[in-house]
Formats: sequence, C-alpha cells, structure tokens
Amino acid sequence: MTVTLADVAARARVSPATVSRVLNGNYPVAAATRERVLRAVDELDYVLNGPASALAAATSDLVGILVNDIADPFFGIMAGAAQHAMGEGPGRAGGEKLAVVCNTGGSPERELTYLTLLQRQRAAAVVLTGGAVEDAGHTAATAAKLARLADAGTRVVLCGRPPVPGAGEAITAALTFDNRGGGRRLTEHLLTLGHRRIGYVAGPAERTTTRHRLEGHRAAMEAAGLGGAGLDRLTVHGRYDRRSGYDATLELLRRAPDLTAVVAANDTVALGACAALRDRGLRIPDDISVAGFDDLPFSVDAVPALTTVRLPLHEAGARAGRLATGTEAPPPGGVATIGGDLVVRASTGRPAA
Amino acid sequence: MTVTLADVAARARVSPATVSRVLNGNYPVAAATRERVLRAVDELDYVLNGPASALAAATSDLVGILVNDIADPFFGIMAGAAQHAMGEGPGRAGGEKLAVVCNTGGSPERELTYLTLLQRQRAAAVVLTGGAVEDAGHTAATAAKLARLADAGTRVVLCGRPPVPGAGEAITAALTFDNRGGGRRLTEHLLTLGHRRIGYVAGPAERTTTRHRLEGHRAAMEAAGLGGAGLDRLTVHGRYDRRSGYDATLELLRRAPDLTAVVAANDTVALGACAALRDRGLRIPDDISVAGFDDLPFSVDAVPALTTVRLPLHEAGARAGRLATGTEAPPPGGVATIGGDLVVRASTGRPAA
DNA sequence: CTGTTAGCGCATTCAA
DNA sequence: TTGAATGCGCTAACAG
Repeated sequence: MTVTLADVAARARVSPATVSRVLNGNYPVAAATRERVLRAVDELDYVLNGPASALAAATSDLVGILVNDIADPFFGIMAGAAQHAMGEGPGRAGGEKLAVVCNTGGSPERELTYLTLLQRQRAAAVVLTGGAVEDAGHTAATAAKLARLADAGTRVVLCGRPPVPGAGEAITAALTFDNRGGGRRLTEHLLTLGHRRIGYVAGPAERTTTRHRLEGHRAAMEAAGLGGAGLDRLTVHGRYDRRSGYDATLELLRRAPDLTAVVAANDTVALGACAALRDRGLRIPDDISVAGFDDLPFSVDAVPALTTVRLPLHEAGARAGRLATGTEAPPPGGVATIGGDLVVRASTGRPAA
Repeated sequence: MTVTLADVAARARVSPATVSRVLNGNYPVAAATRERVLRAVDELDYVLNGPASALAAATSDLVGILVNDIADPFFGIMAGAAQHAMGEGPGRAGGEKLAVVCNTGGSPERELTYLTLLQRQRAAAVVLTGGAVEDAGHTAATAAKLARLADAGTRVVLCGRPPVPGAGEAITAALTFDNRGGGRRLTEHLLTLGHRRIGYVAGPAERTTTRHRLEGHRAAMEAAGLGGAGLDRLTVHGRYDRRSGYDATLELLRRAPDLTAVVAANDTVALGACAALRDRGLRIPDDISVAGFDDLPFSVDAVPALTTVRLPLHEAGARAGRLATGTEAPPPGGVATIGGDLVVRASTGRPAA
C-alpha cells in the first residue's frame, strides 16, 4: 500500500533516520549514501507524509495568504507575487513551501476561521492582505488569534494592511500602503485642475482602506476650504465592485447634478462610475472627470484611460512573500509604509466653464 | 505551552478518547459530557492539531484548487466560487474544509510540484482549473500523479479542463467548457455580419483551451469556404494577457492591413487588441470589429462593450466545489460539458463597404 | 557520518 | 456511553 520512509530505508539499506536526513538536507550525509537513498525514493515513488512530518517537527511548510476577494486582481496580483517569491527560497530541494491562498470574501468570521485552520495546520507563516474590518470585537479577536499563531512559531506578515492594534509583538512585519497620502494627492490634482464640486464613491464603511482613502480626500478638500457638512452629502459608500460604483454614481448625480468630478474608492469602482456617467449622457472628462485608485492592469485600457494612484502591488506582494519565508529582514520597527504614485491620464481634465 | 487534547480531557474530567469523539461528532456522546468537553475546549482555547489528526486519521481537511494565473479574474471567479461552495458542506461543526488555491503560473512543473505537495498533505480533494498543457511527457506525469492521489483517497475534480488522457479512473468528475463550440459560434457571428478577412489572436500554442477555441474558429471559417493556408497567416499566438493581445494585433495588422475583424483568445487579450487598434487610428466597430471570450466582468464596461462568449464561471466553480466535497454526485460518465453563450455587444458590426 | 530510541497529538480498536 | 491501549509516519536527540 502506501510507501513509507521505512520502506525506503529498507530498500536503501540504511536507517530511517538517514533517509529523513537526506530528504531534509539538514544534516551531513555521505554522497554515496545519499545517492542510494534518492534512488530508492525514486524507485518506490515515495512521497513524504506531510502530517507525520509536521507532527514530529512541530512545524509545517504551509504558508497561508489571506485575501478579501480572490476574483479581484488587486489581491490576485499581491498573492501571486507573494507565492512566487516564496518559491525562490535559498534552501533548494526540501525548501518547498506550500503557499496557499485563502479567500475570506471580506468576512471577518471567515478570516478568523481560516486563521484557526491555519493554526491547526501549524502553518509556517500567514500573510494578511488588504484592508481590515474595523470592529472592536473583531480587532481584538484577530489580535488574540495572531498572538497565538506567533506563539506557535508562525510568522505573521501584513501586506497592504495597517498594523493590528494590540498585536504588536505578534507581527513579524507590516507593509502598509499610504492610502491617506494617495487619496490626498489625487484630490489635490483635481482641485488644481479647478474642480470644486467633487463626489466621492467610497468603499464599505468599516474598512481601514476605505477610511484612509476617504480621509486623504477630505483632508485635501478641507485644506482648500471645501470642508464641512457638504462633504457627507457628496460621499456614498458601497462595495469594492463595479456594480456598486455604478449605483453610487447615479445616487451622487441625484444628490448633486452639478458635480464636475467623481473620485472612486478604486479602479474597479471607477469603471462602474464611468459606465453610469456615460449612461447619463455625460462625456469624460469634458463634462465630468473621474479618478480611481490602485492602477490595475485594465485601467490604462479604459476609455478614456483612468487617472489613478499606482500602488506597487507586485513589489509589495513579493516582499511580503520574502518576509514570510524569512528570506528578507523585517523593516526597522517592523512597519514599512509604501507610497502610491499619482498617475494622470485622460479621464481627468479641467471642469467645463 | 500549546494546549493538547489531553489537557482538555483532564479539565473536563473525561478521557482523551471522549474529547476526540465530541470534536469529531462521529460517535454517540452523552449531552452532558459533550457540554463539559466543549466548555473545557473553550476555556482552554484549544485548537486541534491538524497534522496529528491527519496522521492518525490518514486524511486531512485540506482541499487544493490549482489555477494557472491567480491575477486573472477568469480563475479568481472559479476559485472563489469553488471555495465558497465548499464552506456550505452539510456536516456543520467539524465539517470545515481548508480550501486553498495554488498558483501554478501556467508552469507544468509547478503544477506537478503542487500536486506532490498536496499529496504530501493527504489532501481530501484537488480541483484543477483551466486549460492543460499538451505535452506528452507532462500529460503522462500528470496522469500518473492523479492516479496516485486518487489511490490515496483524494478526490480529483477538473473544472474547465478536458479529461486527462490516461487518468480516466483517477478522476472523480470533469467539468469541461465547450470552447470549440463557443469559438465556432463567435466566428459564425462575424461571418454572418459579412466579414471575410478575420484575424485571430490565439493563446499559448500548447494549451488545450487555445487549441479548442482556435479549432472552433477554423471550423467556422472552413465551413464558409475560407479555409486553407491563409488561416495560418491570420493567426498569431501569444500569452493570455493584455500586452500580448496588443502586440499580436499589431503583428496581424502588419500581415494583413485589410482585416475587418479580430477575434481574441479571451477578453483580456481583446482589451489589448482594442488598444492596439485605437492606437493605429482605427474605430471599433466602424473600421474593424473585435470579439473576446469568457465575458469577464469588465467586458461589458469596455468601450465599445465587448462581443464575447459567456462562460458560466461562477456556476462551474461552485459545482466543482460541491463535487470536491462530495456534496454533489458526479455527472454520468464523470464528464459534463458546459456550453458558452454568444453575447453580442457593440464591438462587432458590419464591415465597412 | 550513521543507527537507536523515543515520542509528537490524535483516532480508533477493544473492553468494560 | 466511556476508558485504556495502540500505532499512524516521521524527526530529533543521543550514542557510537
């Protein structure tokens, strides 16, 4: 039936321990012996029993990458880069990490469930990507869970997420995006063009990413003397998807038909906003300007091409992957802020006179 | 240190075996005892040791979903749906499956590596999504690997991939897309509009998806008396990404400046094709028509909206998830073909006179 | 450099 | 309905 390490040992005429050593490559083994063992492994088509190995070693080669929405390229790009970076580990041969992505669907409960499942598997590392849900209960639960994970030796890396309050010690490294700064610069760009009545299509209210981008926007508005209650009227919350952007934009137009610009929470939402504006007969950017966030691959192909804030998703993901495998040293203080670049394209222009 | 089942047993004043039984819910346990145990679990914040459990039971709750490109929504949608469907299992409580997606990046070697890693973890099921690479060596290796997986009790489900030659017995179920039929209908649509000089931007040459879609296209062309060597000249292969579509389209235009339509291997490629055509000063569809495949969410928002073939990615993924957990019975013969619907939008029209 | 010896934490017989 | 005993397959000291 299933071939075990003992079978390999018997065939290679060595002890099980020796087989284990050549497989893990952690101890010196004579070249000739190693050859013999590897041949036996090959002939028997032996595959290490992961659970047994993990049980004995009290650690596994599983690395979990948590994402809010696997169908969203924003997460796909980071996850793919992280996964790729982990394959590059220095310790060839047995150094394989099973990098694996878990889709929380944005649900805090599922996030916790996955964390437990990963803890159960004694994962080597966990990477949390994207914004967190800001709910006192959930934040505390997450912090506690991460602390336990860290206790058990699991490395915890945050990618595109602010440090979890109360989990300082538990976190190996946090790579956070400067959503606030990006949001501010984007709105400043519009203000500079001469816009004054700017609508904002925000993401889900309880997300850190949403809040930070919105805060950046409002900071810019207030600095231009456009603060006050009006801001609330010109902000509509929704999901981070196309449909939500479409609906929210129509609502914005209903509330303020004289809008000259719409800023969206991200590029996907911006696409929906563009569709809504077109359906209303408005030309972009002649009648109204539109801006997004993230600079996903499709944004340059939108018509007109989208003005947005470029986040180095690929680099961030790769770095998170290296941090998770211990290939790269954590930044000083454990936290690194990654900036976004304003990318001005054709979807924004001067407001109509 | 780390809490074990024995600790829980001690606290609940029962034997370890009893704790195991209430946790797995497979044996009758007195309600009062169960209560006591669950309370102890809670108080101690106990988490089952996955590897130990998997070792003892010779099976784990890990399910692997392999995708070619995690940054591509085509895969993200299927994977997300599959993952979601698995969470719905009937056996609540301990029924949690750790559904996990593995990004092969389209590399046959990585695919095999992941399969081995999953075999090592004694995965409960494996879902392979998207087209396969058609290389005799790799096909044989994959078939052999799948056979071993199946031998070990792992369920193998194919989603959007044709049955693996030589692995018939090993596969629980195969959900394949009718790429050929979709490709044929798409080209027939263009022929009906009056097009005769149709360029084709294909995917990577060695992929089943690529071949099937292309065969459908050519079948339609030949049926219209447009077969022959000319077809090769009007076909350019590339990757399934935007950039590749852009470059291939320019090449097509170079080879045949009088093209009246371009069919792309998928929507992402079509987006690149549109960009190239625009950059060349051609209007869509007035000067030239464009069509894609898949009907990804962004396709309806392209300008002009993309004519394409809609694949029920969400449904297919969900079904694959259910097949993987055994929630749904396999189709008769183990293979089900899923059709695609022609979706005619604004990017295709009659050729210019 | 290699063999021996103990568990790792849990599921599952077999009794009671 | 519950407890005691055994072994899953492997790694990690510890000798040699």
